[in-house]
Amino acid sequence: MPDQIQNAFRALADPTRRDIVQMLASQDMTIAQLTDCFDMTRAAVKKHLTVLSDGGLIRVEARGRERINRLEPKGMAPVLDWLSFFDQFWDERLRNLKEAIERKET
Amino acid sequence: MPDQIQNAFRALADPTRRDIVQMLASQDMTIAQLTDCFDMTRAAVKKHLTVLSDGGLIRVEARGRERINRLEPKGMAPVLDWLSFFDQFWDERLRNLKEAIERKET
DNA sequence: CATATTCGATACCATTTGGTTTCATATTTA
DNA sequence: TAAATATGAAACCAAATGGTATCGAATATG
Repeated sequence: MPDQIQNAFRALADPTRRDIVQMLASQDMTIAQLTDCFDMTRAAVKKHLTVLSDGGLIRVEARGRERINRLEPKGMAPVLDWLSFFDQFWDERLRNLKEAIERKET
Repeated sequence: MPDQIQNAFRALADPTRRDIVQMLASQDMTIAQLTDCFDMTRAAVKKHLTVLSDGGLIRVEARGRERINRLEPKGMAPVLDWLSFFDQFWDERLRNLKEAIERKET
């Protein structure tokens, strides 16, 4: 719970994890399914999923012996909040993004 | 120049570097000035500045023996571009939700 | 000129990170 | 029940990371 910003930024710092996020955006996937998409072992993918979960960017649901990994868009909020501190510098794309998520949350 | 997204995300992954970004948002600073704000050596701060520079988030201007570090807002563009894929994610979700509701109503 | 200031660069160190291998556990399925 | 499947977890490893200390170069300043 503490330092959610740090955990989220850290989760996004790895290219494999960003790829996982993109894949989960189009469909929920099990660990085995995700592993098929990468040139690494299931254990490595599992570690990435743990980091993503710590960052609040995904949530995992047990279904039988499988673990369904799905995106948790709300976890992106701390990142967007931090970035929004610089509205004066970055352009308005950020504001639009935030509004999109907040619309969904209500 | 390659992998600007990765360099930018990596630059933002460290709390000290995010603090530096916040400080530079309010005013340009030399390395010595920044060092005064942290409990670490100038060499450590300099390394962070190098990572931030690699990420395109700051630019450094030599002025005499000093190096003025200033924010480079354009460097945030790759990050915001990547994050904007959530827009599409939400649009899709909302579309699916809408379809589900319409199916129910008929 | 002599000295202090500001920075760059390197070597070095402990810890973290991203990966593997291996084995154990839980759940399907034949 | 036995075997196959899907995962968890731990030990281990090389490389990256974040830090230090130290030396040297460039620039102000007395």
